[in-house]
Amino acid sequence: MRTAFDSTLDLTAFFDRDAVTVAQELIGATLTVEGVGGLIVETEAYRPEDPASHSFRGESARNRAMFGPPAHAYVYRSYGIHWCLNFVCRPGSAVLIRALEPVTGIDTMRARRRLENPVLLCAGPGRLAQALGISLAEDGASLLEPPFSLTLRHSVPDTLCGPRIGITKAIELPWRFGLKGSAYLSKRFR
DNA sequence: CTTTGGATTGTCT
DNA sequence: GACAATCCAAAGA
Repeated sequence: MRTAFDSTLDLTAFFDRDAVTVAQELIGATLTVEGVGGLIVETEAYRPEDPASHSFRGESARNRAMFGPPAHAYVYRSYGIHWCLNFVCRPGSAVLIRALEPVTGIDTMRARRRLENPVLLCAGPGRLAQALGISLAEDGASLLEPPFSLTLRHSVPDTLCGPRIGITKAIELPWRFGLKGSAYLSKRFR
């Protein structure tokens, strides 16, 4: 256990920092969307000088939220099929929320995903967004207001770290974080 | 303008 | 392990 960010400070200050730091300290936080959610167990950091980041070539219609204020959502369409949820940090940087341990609203998640197995409800960014009902409607929305609720932990649990998933550029950077021992990760760490 | 390929997932072999 | 689904931004011509 390490000392984490002082959660008595507001979320805007928490997110107005380096995305890699934020990504690690989000592990174990509680995220719900209209009461449906659980513990964040996997994240990835993306930064403006990072070739794998959507913000690498500057602001565009799609990535506008990444350049907006911190503590807001950035939602994008992945492979033309899925939605993926990010939390905006400093301008041009964000944290992709990759996996969640379901805690509340599990029946709602099961209905949205048409799947019983709780281990697979939120194991991956596309699955997570589907289970939480995330779409473009949430792009640019504040994380401090409904439907979002985000509660940080007072201390961050033991985390794993490794290369990010599914990218072809900057594949060596160890900017993926996971909750050690969690059964709800999208992929194993090694 | 056309082509390429992606911060993914479900299904089939 | 292989591949299709399906949209659209980015890159090429």
